[in-house]
Amino acid sequence: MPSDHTRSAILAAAERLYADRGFGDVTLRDIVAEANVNLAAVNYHFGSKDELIAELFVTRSIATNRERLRELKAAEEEGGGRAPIEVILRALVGPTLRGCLGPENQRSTAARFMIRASIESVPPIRRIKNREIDHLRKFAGAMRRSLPDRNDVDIYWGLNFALAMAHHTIRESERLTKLSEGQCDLDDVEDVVERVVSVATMALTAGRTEAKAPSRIAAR
Amino acid sequence: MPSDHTRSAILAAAERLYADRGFGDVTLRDIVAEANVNLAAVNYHFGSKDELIAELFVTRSIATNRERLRELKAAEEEGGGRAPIEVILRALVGPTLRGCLGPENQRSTAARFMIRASIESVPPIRRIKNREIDHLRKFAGAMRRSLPDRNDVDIYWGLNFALAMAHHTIRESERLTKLSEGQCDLDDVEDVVERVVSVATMALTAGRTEAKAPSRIAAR
DNA sequence: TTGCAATTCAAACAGTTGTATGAAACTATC
DNA sequence: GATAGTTTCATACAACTGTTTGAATTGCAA
Repeated sequence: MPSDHTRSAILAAAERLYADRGFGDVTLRDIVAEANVNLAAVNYHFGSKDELIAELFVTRSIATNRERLRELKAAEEEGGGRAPIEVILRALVGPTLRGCLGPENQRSTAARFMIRASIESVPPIRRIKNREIDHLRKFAGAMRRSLPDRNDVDIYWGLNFALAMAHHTIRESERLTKLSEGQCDLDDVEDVVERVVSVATMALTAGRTEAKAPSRIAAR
Repeated sequence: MPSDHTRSAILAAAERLYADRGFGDVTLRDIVAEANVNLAAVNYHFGSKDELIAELFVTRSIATNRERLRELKAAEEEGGGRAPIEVILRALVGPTLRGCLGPENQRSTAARFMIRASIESVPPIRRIKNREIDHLRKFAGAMRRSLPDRNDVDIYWGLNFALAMAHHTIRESERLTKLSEGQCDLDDVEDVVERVVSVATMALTAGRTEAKAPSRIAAR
């Protein structure tokens, strides 16, 4: 066993620095200084800077996705293949929100890193995110089973809006806090989860699905 | 009148290149080549690269904000100081969505630039976005007048979710198209606006506001 | 201990970046 | 048409970037 000391020191230092200062102004030299290793070690162990970033992001997002699917599977098994839509949505947005929100001073490095990744979206990360569609399809399938009356388009829009609310709230949590002068409590993660889930549920269940286009009121 | 030829050629070329290839890999040399002007012209006319980007973004976002406020003001005047919540939300998300969505081949350079700005979020742009809170406060105020029974926290969350759905749909429009295999029609902008507005309206009007915390079902 | 592979290291490389300079060209005013 | 102010230009600068190199060191197996 090759001890792995250098490799994991680089990973830890890189995640910490990226989390604190963003991808934009952290260089390999910053990372190796923080990790107390030689500059060439990054290319030796990871091949390139981008592959280092990719490995960091893949590790974390695999963990999140696994947790999502675990919750989803448990819910569907309990319901005999059909889970309530709220529970599906909670499985979709819960792990992400729990991973990224919560009291700032006790946010893990991993969480702060994932927030950065959500805000800055550098090329290696974007490439990985593009491969996440298969994962989302599983949720679309579960939602379709849960709401067999709904047409696919509504399902996809509901899924899109659920992710929108979760990710935007993470990305712009500071702004929401400032806008509301602290009245919106972003530290109460379970409250945030329930807010997102309840709105997404309404989006998916309100009205009948017959009329494909929603009531179109002329905007001007 | 100093003709302004060089200055506006730089602005046009920069906006086009940033729109097409993103901020990440467009250099000043690319821009001056596209604009057929000298390299030093950028620093002469704008001071620095960041100030050039800032000017581009400020111009576009001032235009959007003006349109938003125009719609909001018209609605409130018509309603005697109190506009229906749907109309307020339409004024909030309509201009942005109309500016950034629609048939890809007829999207303006400005629209594609704003999509980039929404995705990549470079420092000079982030600085400007942080100053937009005052603008959002005006909408929060209008929403409060429209829904006097709602408490502030719910208003802010509704505002947050409305922006979330609009911006996320813009940012991830490609992914939604791919996920839905083209079934979700992102080119029908007014349909998108109505979907966002109707969900946001539900978020803001459903249930009573008495119970500060929504029904909390244990997630696990 | 010897030998061999894996790892670490200092140093340099090659390229790019935004910015600064100072002279040249232009423009408009008197 | 001389002058003053603005704008353009070629060029250089200085700094920083990720990556590579080849020698030194380490750790382990024979």
